[in-house]
Amino acid sequence: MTKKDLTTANKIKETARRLFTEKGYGRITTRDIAKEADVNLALVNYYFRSKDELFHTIMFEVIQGFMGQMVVLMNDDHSFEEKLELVVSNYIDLLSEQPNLPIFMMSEIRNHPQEMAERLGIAKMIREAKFFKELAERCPEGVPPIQFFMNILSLTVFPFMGKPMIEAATGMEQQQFNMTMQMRKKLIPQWILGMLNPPKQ
Amino acid sequence: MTKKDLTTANKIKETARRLFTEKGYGRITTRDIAKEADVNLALVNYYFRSKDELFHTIMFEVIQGFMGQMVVLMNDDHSFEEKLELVVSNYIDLLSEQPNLPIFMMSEIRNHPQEMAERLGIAKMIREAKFFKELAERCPEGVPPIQFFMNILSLTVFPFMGKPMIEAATGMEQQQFNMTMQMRKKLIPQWILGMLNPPKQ
DNA sequence: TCAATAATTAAACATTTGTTTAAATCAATT
DNA sequence: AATTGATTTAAACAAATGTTTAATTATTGA
Repeated sequence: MTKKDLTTANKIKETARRLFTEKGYGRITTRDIAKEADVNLALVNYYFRSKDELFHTIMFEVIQGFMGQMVVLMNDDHSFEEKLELVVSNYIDLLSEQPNLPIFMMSEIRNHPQEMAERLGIAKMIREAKFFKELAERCPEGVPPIQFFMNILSLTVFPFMGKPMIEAATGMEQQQFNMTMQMRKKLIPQWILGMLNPPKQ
Repeated sequence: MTKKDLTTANKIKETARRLFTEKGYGRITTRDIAKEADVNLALVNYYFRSKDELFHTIMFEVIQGFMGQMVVLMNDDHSFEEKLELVVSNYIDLLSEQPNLPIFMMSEIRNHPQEMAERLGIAKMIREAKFFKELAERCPEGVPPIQFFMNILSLTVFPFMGKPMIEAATGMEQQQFNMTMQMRKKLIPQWILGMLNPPKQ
């Protein structure tokens, strides 16, 4: 049940998603995809007109999925603190399974500004989400809410992007890294709340 | 004085560095490099044996530069608080000029584990730096220092990686983004110190 | 069952791309 | 000035790559 729908088209798309997110558009060939998906080369073009279109389809779905989840969580009916924990916990779980997602999104989005522009609708939905407004109300004077939104994303997402580096630098194993990230589910919300209520000096 | 040494070899290397960091290895061709550097195609192979070797040379220098700077700053003779400000401020300035560096490093390092292994020496030097030891001493019980080191890097580096997304999501302009990052030079050290001295509850 | 549509295959095509070659030009030395 | 070596150039080559074609097989619906 990990991957439903084993139609040929889906086999190609899921394989391509994995390969593209692992190595990026430029390092993956249509033959790589066909071979890894165990289908005939021509089927890639048969089901998706071109490598480019296949890539765009995948990028669209990945961004849609990532951002869409965020919007849902940020409009949840729980308290601010609970939503904070929810967002952090949800993305740590998601990225523990798909650690390549952020680098893929960031690096390929840069090459496709127009796709990003189309996603602006979702971006707007994020800014208008309940969580974002509650965050704005709690900001210390003089510090705009975007700073704290950056912080939540930074603390949650960056470690996965820097994972190969961090593992090499610290001698961590895969499992130890995952435990470190699990620990952050509780720590990050605490840290963020601490930032929002800075000690008076 | 921006780019010294306008020998042909250097023109090629600097152009390649820019293009590789912008688009990644797979999306850049030797012809792109030659054309942009305004030199004959064959000169790329004449001065650097192959596209691969050129890339490795550049990746080596980039990682060396990035990590090396960190080691120097983290062994500085100032107080812990000052070193913290120094590291953050230094990297915000560096990345403001070269915002593509982190994605390049992260995405390409993943494809070259052996290069990373060779850099392990530097990683060790980071762990053994004065700053890291002082950080360890200040950690609250039960939270390993790597968590806070992750935080410093996350809060400093991630916004540059997510820049295209953040700009799109917030409608920020280039200049506004830079100002936001400048503001973080003071904020991040405060936030980190706050994390190290959590409010008792 | 049989026609029609969809799916699959092997092969080929046209570019692109990394690399090499061999000749030409330039610079320095004798 | 002549020679030597380094540098540059245009052209070509071979392999890789995205895509298409035409034939074959499988599936569906009447």
